Amino acid sequence: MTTTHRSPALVADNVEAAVEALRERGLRASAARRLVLEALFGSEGPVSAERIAEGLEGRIPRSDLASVYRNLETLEEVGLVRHVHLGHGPGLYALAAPEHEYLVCESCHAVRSVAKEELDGIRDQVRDRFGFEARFTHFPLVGLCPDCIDESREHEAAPHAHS
Amino acid sequence: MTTTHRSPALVADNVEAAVEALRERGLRASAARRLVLEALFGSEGPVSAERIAEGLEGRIPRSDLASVYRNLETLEEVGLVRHVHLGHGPGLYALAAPEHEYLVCESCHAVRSVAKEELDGIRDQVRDRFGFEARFTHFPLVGLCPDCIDESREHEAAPHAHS
DNA sequence: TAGTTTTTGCGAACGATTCGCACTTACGCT
DNA sequence: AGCGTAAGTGCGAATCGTTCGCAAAAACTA
Repeated sequence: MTTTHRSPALVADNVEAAVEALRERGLRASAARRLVLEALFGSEGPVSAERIAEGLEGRIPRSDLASVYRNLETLEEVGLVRHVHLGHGPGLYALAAPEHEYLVCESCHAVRSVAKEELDGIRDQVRDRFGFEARFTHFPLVGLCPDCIDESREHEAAPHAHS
Repeated sequence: MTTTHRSPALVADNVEAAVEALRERGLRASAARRLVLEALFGSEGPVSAERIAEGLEGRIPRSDLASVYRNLETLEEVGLVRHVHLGHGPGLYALAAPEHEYLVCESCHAVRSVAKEELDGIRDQVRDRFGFEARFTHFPLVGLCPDCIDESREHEAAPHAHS
């Protein structure tokens, strides 16, 4: 997860299509590589490298953690995969797709994933005020979710934040 | 930096005032504790625990890293200190103050710190659209800074992103 | 000043990730 | 089908940021 060129997203419909894309750039279709692709196709929502290596709770064969990381990295270079940092905890990986962006609750850690356009209004405002082009794909927009706002209103003065 | 109650910010003007606040809650004013306070008073901008332990490049005596972490944690519980996660790299600590919020550039990692109110417009819009109460104090607002936008416009198709 | 309780400082452990390296394997070529 | 070679694997060890356990050393208290 170190410095890599972020290539344009490359959307594949299934493992074979992804493998094809790999072949086109001279990359090989090893068993380990297919496994991480299967893992990603087999789970909606971002997954950790560890969960992939452990075979998604038995749904696919387990594999070596270091190789999983390496493969996620190369898949990301190719543009087939993206990762997010949702607060603390390990980075999470998902297939590149019509871009999602993320909101996460600082208190209960709930993750809400929204289509890019839903955040365009906010992006515009950030651009106007600061000249920044905001992105919530790699690091999410963090705050308190509606539930946790309510909850902290109720037992006022007994808040619940996690660092 | 694990789960802690986030107490209301407590602003102290100098080390002695901070020590006084500690005493009021039955905490002791050890040498190590004073050192981290001095480190924080002695540097503008957030610092890493490591830099504190190393004595801010010789400006103050070095101290034990684990103790620095422990003290930062208790100071944070008291409300004298806050920490931020500016992308990758270690967490950074600063004295609690009229709250800053942070914007960081995903590409060049520049950090811009802005007064809370400057983000209120954005916060309002996030609240309206998603019911979230956005906070950019603990995790920043991430995007591309103006410079990096320009730069990627210039050598179009030779971007420079860091994961 | 002695007693109790916090804190320290050390080293070891931890979780997430990366690296080194000998070994295997996928693909290109005959 | 068989072979050579570069790409990829799997293992273990290393790294970075952070936390933990514990005995020894301060701080406040009576």
